[in-house]
Amino acid sequence: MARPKAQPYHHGQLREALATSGRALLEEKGIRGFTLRECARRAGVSHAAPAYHFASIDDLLAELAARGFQELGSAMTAEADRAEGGATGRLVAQGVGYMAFAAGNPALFQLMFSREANRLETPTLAAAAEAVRKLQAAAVEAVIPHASGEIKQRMADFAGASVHGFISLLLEGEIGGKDSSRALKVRGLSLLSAMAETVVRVGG
Amino acid sequence: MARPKAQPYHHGQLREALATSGRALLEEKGIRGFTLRECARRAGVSHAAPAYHFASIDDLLAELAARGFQELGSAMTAEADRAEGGATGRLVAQGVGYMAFAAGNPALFQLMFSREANRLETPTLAAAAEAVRKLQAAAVEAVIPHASGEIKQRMADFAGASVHGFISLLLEGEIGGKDSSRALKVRGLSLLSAMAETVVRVGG
DNA sequence: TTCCGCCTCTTTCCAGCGTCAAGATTCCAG
DNA sequence: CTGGAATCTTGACGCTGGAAAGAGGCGGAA
Repeated sequence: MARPKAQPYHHGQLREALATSGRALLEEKGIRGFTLRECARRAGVSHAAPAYHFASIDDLLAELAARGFQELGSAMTAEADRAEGGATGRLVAQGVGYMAFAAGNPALFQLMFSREANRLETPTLAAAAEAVRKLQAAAVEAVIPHASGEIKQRMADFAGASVHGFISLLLEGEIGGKDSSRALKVRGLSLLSAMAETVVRVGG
Repeated sequence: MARPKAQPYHHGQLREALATSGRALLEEKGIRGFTLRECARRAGVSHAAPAYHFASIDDLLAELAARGFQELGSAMTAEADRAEGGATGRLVAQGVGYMAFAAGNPALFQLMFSREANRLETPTLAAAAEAVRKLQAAAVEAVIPHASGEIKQRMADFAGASVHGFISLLLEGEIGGKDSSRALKVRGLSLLSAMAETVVRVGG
């Protein structure tokens, strides 16, 4: 096996390496502190190398966001799949997965919903975001299968907004300033059950 | 050579001028596109002048965010004060004011809830954000005056999260991609009434 | 095999950025 | 009237993203 030298001229996996170092850098420095050069530095290449894999820094951010949406979708389905309690249980669990991902990757989550990533609207990013949206809509519709399309849409709005809003405000520090992590989880679950009850009540 | 009156050596109102030009610049270029030098340029001063009024660019952004929270609070109370339908009507109207402000100042709204502003946690910013939080809590409590403190808190979480989440997702393009402005308002109002009904039902 | 074209990466350069330091100007307390 | 303090300008530093040009390595064609 021809193991590559310590620093070969051709990296070979630079796109992946940049996505990895970029994600770490993003969580470390935040969106404003993110720089292409530092990202390249961590991947062990010169500052101009990324240009051959990402057209611009916004293009790289869009890629990070797209990967984030894919991972978010996985987190949601994984949590939902191990849930009990039928469709309603799945809806709540999916919300738990959503919140857990956001809490574990706050800067990435912020980027995904920040419009900074959407400056360069790549098809990959749009598709990844759309997949997450459909996941949410499907979970809501499974709870109220006999409701009208309009009601389903409005309940999907409602469910998505509640979950997204709560975790956003929490990460921003607008909710539960000095509460313990344990207490915050209780508040999150409480919100999720109130949301699910509303979906059932209005839609059923 | 005498300086033109229009641009005297001492500006006199530079802090205000920077806040004004900064706000416009923010909406134009977004958070990442915001630069201190362009801000100074628009205010008609040299690039180093802002340093005497704002310690850093983050300090200026924090000021913009703080002013944003004050204005948001005003928008909420103004809308609530002209509402009918008692406490519940006020709660819904306050949500309308919240959404209207966000829709009218998307970049500022994003900054206010972006944690980029909170890097430099000024007392002014913290107080302004706290005032908005109290406004929301008060509107919820007025609807369910006899509920327990815990229920009140959870309903405040719920109401705040729904409203904030909906408008955030809308501004980000995650909700209602090709719907008309009119249709979006209907969806927003529908969400607000579902939220208010839940508060009444759970808390009452 | 050798060779040539293409892709990848480095080096160099540019304008613009935030911030600091020093000098110029104006204001105002004494 | 005067001198210090506040405000603003100019200039400099190291950083940034991006463009341009050259070097290195891969792989298909001869």
